Amino acid sequence: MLVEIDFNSDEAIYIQLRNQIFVAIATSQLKEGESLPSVRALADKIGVNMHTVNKAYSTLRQDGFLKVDRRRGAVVAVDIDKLDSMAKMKAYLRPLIARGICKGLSKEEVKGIVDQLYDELS
Amino acid sequence: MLVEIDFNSDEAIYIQLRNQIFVAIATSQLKEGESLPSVRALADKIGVNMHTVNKAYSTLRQDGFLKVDRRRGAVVAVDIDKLDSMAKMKAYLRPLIARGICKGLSKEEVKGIVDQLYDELS
DNA sequence: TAATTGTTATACTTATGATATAACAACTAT
DNA sequence: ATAGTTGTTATATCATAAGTATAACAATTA
Repeated sequence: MLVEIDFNSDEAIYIQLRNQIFVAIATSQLKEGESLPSVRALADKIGVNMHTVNKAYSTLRQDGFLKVDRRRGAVVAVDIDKLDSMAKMKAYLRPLIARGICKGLSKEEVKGIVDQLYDELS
Repeated sequence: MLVEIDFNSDEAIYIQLRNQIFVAIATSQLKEGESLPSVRALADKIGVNMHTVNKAYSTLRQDGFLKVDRRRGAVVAVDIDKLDSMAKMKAYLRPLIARGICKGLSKEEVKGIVDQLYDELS
């Protein structure tokens, strides 16, 4: 699992890290039941503080992407709640779609991008 | 144009304001060429500081949604750059789609939500 | 026993969001 | 001409969040 942090980004490090773990799980680079690097190991690898990685792991656990097994560390364990996931997706998407409509993007163009991303990410 | 700010939200006030202006423009509650309330008037209306509204207006101007006419104040003027808008949409969408894939959302389900939002917002 | 796991606690620095005045040039209305 | 309003800029202050730095804990592993 490769990690690339942009320290000049306006996005928080733990958010960048979380997003890349999203991608890794989606693309099966990280598979269900697989262990993630320890917070200390990953922090050392990407050159940030342990707590920054721990924050990413904690939010991922809280949002149902990881579980902590005392003997195996942080393990990929995706909790599926379709209705909740659909509701969250819609809430996250609303301002983005509104922005796109303002900029003249058609429904078909946006759905084309969704197609592209599904191809790239699964 | 109605504005609703949630002061307990984790989203910054100027971001909430910006998102609602996105929606207002998309739904033609705010039409091309139409003037927005002055920063002071809107700040007073929703009970926040002038600079908070100014920050929302500034980012909207910088992102090509408003222009400033000295005699008419902030005016809706959407700058259309299809390629740039598509690229930004894709960049914003990537982590969301990755998250959705992890949670088992199908391509069709996500595109269904896009359809719903286009119906609601245009 | 020694080392590693996630986690928690405390403390510090830095960056950002929000507020508070104040002022400026450009424009509008009286 | 005067007074008021426009977006904008400049400072300053406060609160919160992000990130760093040590340290410690119970549970597990080698």
